[in-house]
Amino acid sequence: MSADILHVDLDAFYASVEQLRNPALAGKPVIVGGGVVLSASYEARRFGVRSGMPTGRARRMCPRAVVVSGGFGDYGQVSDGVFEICRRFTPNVEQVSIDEAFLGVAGAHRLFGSTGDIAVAVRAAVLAETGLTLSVGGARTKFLAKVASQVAKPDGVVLVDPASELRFLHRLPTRYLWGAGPVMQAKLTELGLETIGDVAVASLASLKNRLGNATGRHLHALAWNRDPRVLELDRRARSVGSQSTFGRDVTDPDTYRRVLATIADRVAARLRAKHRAGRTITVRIRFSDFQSITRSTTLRAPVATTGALYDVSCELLARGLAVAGGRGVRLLGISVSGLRVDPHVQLELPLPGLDGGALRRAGSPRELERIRLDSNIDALRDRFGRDSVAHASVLLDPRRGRDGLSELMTRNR
DNA sequence: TCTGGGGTCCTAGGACCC
DNA sequence: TCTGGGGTCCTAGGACCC
Repeated sequence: MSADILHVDLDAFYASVEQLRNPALAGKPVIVGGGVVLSASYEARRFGVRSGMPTGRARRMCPRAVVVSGGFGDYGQVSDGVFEICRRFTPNVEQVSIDEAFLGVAGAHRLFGSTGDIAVAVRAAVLAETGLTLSVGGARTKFLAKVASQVAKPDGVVLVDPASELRFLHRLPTRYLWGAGPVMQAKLTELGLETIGDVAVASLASLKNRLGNATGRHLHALAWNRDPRVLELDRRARSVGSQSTFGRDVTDPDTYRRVLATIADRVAARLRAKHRAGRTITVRIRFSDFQSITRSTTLRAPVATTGALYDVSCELLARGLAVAGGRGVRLLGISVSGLRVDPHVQLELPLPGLDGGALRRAGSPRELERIRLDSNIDALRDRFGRDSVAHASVLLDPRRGRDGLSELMTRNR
């Protein structure tokens, strides 16, 4: 087998996009983030800034950094453009996240040359057409291709020849083991294992004993570059969820319900947009001491309406709050899994009597959040058939506040 | 220093069925 | 009257990734 898998990974993606958009940021430390760092330019990383770090701490480490709040950019579109370029070289593209993908290039050699030629050509095309730099790793397995792209960062290429892959892999520290995070790293350290080579020669029994059966076996196999995973070209989401963190402790039931309604609506709308409905509903609660719990239930039939999701979530929330013990709530989330295709008609109805001015007059941003609820559903059913319309969308009149919400909820049932 | 939001996968125990 | 084992589904928690 030859090294026919490429892993392509955009360097400091969000930060790079911001630097491209605003040339004044080029060459400067840039941090994209809200509460935590989502992406840091390499100029900022030199000061120790890392993604996931609280933004406040990052600012202290790198006071000159420009902090941009993320989420407003067209990151998704930029990313789509990059992977479209990749598809010109091979149709076998498995997008893993917004900034990385695996490319299967076994069938592309006649047109585009060796794996190395393809890596170079992809990088050149992406740079020329988007201005973004990309690191590329090439190897025989997905795992090793991923490791190679991490070694290549930033802005490089590393190809691992099948004949020398263990020599390459075994000298690397264990933090390159994809799938072993902070908890596993600590356990590996306790076992005295510092490099991937150490893990490879460690006894399987001791790894299983310390890390658990599955994880022990998995990491041991990876250390020998045994990775049977193949490219998955048609991945479908297994769950859809949304969550929201409060900047403060919340103990007031009205706020819970309002936030839960907003989240339920967001999740339901995204389910409908994907033509999916789900049976298992999970509510996540994080308390003021950062403990997280979940409460879940599995319904007989899948749901995708705001109203149904909201009702179930309220019950689950109540069960979860039973263990609050006086603690405030810092986060609420809803996730829906057990997804299946939902064949119902999907419609977005126009705003009922609300123009932009009315929305502005409505005041607080919270009230402006869209609350989509079933309405006029009987009219839709007349038109499309009783069984083909399960949900539609309207916007809650924000001037009616919670009263309007509960009224529509009732009608929705 | 005080911790976002979107996900995936695994584990373990219990219920239930055959 | 007391008993087995396998399979599946559900719930809750946790590790991990970007």
